[in-house]
Amino acid sequence: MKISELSRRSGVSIPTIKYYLRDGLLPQGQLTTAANQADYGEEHLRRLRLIRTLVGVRRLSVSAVREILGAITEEGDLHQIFGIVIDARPATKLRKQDREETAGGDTEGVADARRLITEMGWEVSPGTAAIQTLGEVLDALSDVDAGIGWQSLLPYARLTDRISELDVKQMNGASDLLELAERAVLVSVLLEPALLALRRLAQEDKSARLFSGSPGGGETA
Amino acid sequence: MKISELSRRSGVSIPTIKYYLRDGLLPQGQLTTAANQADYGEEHLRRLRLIRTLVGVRRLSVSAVREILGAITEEGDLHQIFGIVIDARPATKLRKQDREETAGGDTEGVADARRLITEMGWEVSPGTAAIQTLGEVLDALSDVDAGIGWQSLLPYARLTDRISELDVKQMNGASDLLELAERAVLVSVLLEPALLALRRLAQEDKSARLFSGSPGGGETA
DNA sequence: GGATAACGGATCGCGCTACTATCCATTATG
DNA sequence: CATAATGGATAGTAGCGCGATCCGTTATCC
Repeated sequence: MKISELSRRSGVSIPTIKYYLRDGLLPQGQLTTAANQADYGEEHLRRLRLIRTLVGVRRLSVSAVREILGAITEEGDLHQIFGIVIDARPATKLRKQDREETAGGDTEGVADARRLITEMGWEVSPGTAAIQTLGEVLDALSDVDAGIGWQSLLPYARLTDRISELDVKQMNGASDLLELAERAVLVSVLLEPALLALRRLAQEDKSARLFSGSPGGGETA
Repeated sequence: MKISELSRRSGVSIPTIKYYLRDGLLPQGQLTTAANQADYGEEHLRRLRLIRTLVGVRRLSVSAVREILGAITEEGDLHQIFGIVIDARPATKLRKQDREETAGGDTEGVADARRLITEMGWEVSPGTAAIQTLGEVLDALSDVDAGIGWQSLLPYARLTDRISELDVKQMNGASDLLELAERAVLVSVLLEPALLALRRLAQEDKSARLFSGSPGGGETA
């Protein structure tokens, strides 16, 4: 398959494909006889769709995607792949707010996050970015004095625990390991916006039943 | 309070505060005697923290934040505020992939999303962005042939329904309506990354129990 | 009351990211 | 053999979230 066909079948423009090739997101095609003709396979097409999903649906930066893809192809251990995928955070460069840290180098929120993890009995690697994220949220909640501490999140944690059980159920039926890895990435990553969307829909439903004074109110650009 | 104090107490730089003032995120301070001295109150501080949360923790664009803040201050109906907050989507300018639409102007995924909503008995406004988001995810899932359709999301939907019940429980104890609105925004918005983080932690836990070949594997830069 | 520093207001510019456009020599294609 | 596509490289673009600087005015401190 030539690059033009790859572009047509994937819906990604040729310059963008070239960009991904340059940046190492997409492996080089097999160079044929001459230096200006390369051959791309179905694997490239799958990979390209995966990239577009990670960048487009979730908001991963190109560099984060590169890490994930590297993990998929190089590491054999699915748990490690998971770790990298889970660790990836959306692209941003916001300097973090000044915040005093406790002795261990953690903010108070991070410490609370660890308490929550202990309480749930979860076994996670202590450096996971998710802990930092959770800690940031707890810090922010404490800042705004919302009266929501880590204990308030325990019911949430129990529900997310059940969600993760659903997640691993979705990961059956893959033939080879590479496919399984890709599938794991998709389930973990692609369902994130779906979960948020579902929560918002459920919130809107609950909110309509509770707060709505004017029952119409359904036009948003 | 002068702008320097506002900057110190909020941790936001003066140029950034000025930028927010210019862009209408932050109401102007009360101009005092002269034209070069304005007075900011606690309300500005609270507002500033809210902005930083929306921009920093969730990834809302400045314009999206402006809409939300406008809704908070102008609309009285909490459900409408919720609608706007829920409708807000992270900043991006990715052109959407070419995708054939069915007759109604929806993609197949959006149609499936509506089926799911009907099945759940949720009452939501038909134009909510969350439906589009859900539809995109379903489209993407169908693209990669993951074998995950809208029926597979029903268990997730039931769990998110319970999550949203928790959400509304968190929204008690606010005195005035403005505070209630801000609180609602915070609960809805700030708990999003928390939920994702919790899911990732739970996934890592489940993944470790299922897939891990090498039990160490806990170092991530 | 005079120097100094901070203020509000405005304009310009920067750094980053994810691309897009253009050019080139080479080579498949009709 | 002419045309168009290809791989490869280099530059340019757009938008966003600020930061830097300048300006004239005014509080502040001695």
